[in-house]
Amino acid sequence: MIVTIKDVAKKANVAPSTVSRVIANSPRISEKTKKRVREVMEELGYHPNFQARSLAAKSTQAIGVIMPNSAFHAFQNPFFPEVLRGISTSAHANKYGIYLSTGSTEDEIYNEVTSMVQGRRVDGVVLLYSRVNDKTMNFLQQSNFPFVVVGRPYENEERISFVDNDNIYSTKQVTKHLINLGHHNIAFVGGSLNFVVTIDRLNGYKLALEEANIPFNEKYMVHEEYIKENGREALHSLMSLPSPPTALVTQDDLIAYEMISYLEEIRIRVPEDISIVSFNNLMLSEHSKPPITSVDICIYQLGFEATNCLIEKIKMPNTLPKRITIPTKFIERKSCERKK
Amino acid sequence: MIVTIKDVAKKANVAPSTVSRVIANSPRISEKTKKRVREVMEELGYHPNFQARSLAAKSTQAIGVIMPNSAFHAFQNPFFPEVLRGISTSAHANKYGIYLSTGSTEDEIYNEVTSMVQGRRVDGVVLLYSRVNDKTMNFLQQSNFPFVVVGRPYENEERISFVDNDNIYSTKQVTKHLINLGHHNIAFVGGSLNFVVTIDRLNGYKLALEEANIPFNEKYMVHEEYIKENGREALHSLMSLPSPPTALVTQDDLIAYEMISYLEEIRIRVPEDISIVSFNNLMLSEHSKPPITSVDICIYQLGFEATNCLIEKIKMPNTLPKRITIPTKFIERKSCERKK
DNA sequence: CTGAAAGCGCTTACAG
DNA sequence: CTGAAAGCGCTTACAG
Repeated sequence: MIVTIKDVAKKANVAPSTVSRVIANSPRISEKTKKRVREVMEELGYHPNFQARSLAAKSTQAIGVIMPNSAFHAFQNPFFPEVLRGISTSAHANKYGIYLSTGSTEDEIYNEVTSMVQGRRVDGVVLLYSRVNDKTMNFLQQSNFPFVVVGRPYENEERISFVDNDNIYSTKQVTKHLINLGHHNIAFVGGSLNFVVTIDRLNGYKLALEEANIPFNEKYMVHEEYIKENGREALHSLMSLPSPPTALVTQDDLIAYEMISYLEEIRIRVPEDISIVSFNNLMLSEHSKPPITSVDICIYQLGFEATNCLIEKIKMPNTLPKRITIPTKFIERKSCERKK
Repeated sequence: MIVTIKDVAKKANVAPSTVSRVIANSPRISEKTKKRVREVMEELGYHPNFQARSLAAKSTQAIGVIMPNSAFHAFQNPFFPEVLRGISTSAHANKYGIYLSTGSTEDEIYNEVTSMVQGRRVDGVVLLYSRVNDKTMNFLQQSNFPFVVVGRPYENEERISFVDNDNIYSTKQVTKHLINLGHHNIAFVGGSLNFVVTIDRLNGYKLALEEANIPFNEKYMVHEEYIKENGREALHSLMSLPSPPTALVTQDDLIAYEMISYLEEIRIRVPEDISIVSFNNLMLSEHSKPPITSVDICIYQLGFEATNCLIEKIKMPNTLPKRITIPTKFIERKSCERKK
């Protein structure tokens, strides 16, 4: 019932190997033969079997995409579909399929990745996050399997290909923007220090403070874990500090959005009473009240470039690791104001 | 370099077939042998090769997930990651992997699906949308390949397994809610009639009007295509009608959200001047101003049940088609008010 | 330019 | 309870 290369071969009066070469469009086969074989393939409704091809050719034509566990990027965060859109554009242009791994704990992710890699389900992997001491990343590196990271690796930066924004620089700029508006009490909201992106942004934030001779205040750091549990509470205690912040740098528009709604509850107005800058430039930031000033990190590009880079690496395993930096765009809207 | 079943067999002093049976945990192998073989597998770092297994066993242990083209569900819509979370929970519990198809046009989707199915990349497919006369769905049905639809099929309902909400009923309820608040001029915003979900919701909306003896007004229908192009324009002309609506039923919280922001621009207040009910109950509806009254369609459940159903079908191909209806929850917030 | 043959790493009747 | 053998549907040196 299933049409194989043999059926095509028989009908076209050639050897199976010839059919195989026609599929691969080998230049060693005459156009005449190609034409005949292709006609028969059409006629018989032949479709190559991926498993068989993979097994024989030792290539799966699929890439694995590893999502961070849901605890991190809340699953309702549009970052994910957007980065995936970039990934799939590149993958399809190169005729690769996408195999998705969505473990919900670190261990689950690790197991999925090892089985994916060692079971040869994919030819390469794009890791959609970078965390401190991540055993999944270590595994990929040690097994010398083609992979690329969206984000900056915590260790061995020079030996791993990755695609990232310059998070230190852009957070520094954003913080400076607030400082230039006269703010001194600036809080940093929403990062788990397990993720390199948080570390980088925090460092950018600190650098800006330093340059302006503003001392760094531990109390002005609100951790993501805490927000997830009880964002309202987290914000309220931040605003009850003896000298509450007059500006916020938040890691993500979704968090900024949530914060704005809690601030409103306690009659603190944005931007009149407190300014906010954020990251990601999601669609909602434009329609939010007030519209959120945000750093566009070009999510689509991150995914697209990462995949291009991975596929290049799959095709030429000896390519040297490289770092691709995607520029950010500062989108000024209405959530910041000069300090009164 | 790659450890195969043969290496394990040799080292454990058994036949490759025995190793294979140990992997499958066949009851016909003695515990003693299993133990020894497993030890050797561990020692050698053996991992079964998926392609080889698939080829021999004619099962891939992967399901294909077909996204709607991006034009429809805007890619920033959290519907997608949420449904995927449900899918992956079920898939992983059953030890299936997820193969993602994300074509950007109907034809691309169709090609990806045919190649996925005929090339045996997956054992079954979950289709994340249902449109009128969809050739992808027709193909799946005709090729008698296991698949399940999230949404209601346009044709052959009795022959296709699908998981859906009762969209007619829930839209009727929601519209009635507005009618009970005294609204007569109710607009329906944001659906392409190519999608069955829109057809159903529109019918629910019409049913409610009918029961209340309110004539249906074509002018009160705003099409999705139009919104995508220029949502602001679309809304403005709706509100410039001789008798503008005093209430809106929108297809999606994201659209509702956008509409609220345009309404504000022209000084129309929600809910004082116009009431809005919407669907999906995204996270943002809670923090929106005003918080949006929305129908929770249980996106996660839709994905989860669909995948369970598909896997059941893969395992027992003769299971009869079934329809699973996921109940909706009406979440009342602050976007509706009694007509003045 | 084309073919015969071996092999990719598994599974699964069949036989004992 | 275990093994020998055939086969899944391809690719790819090798030979001509």
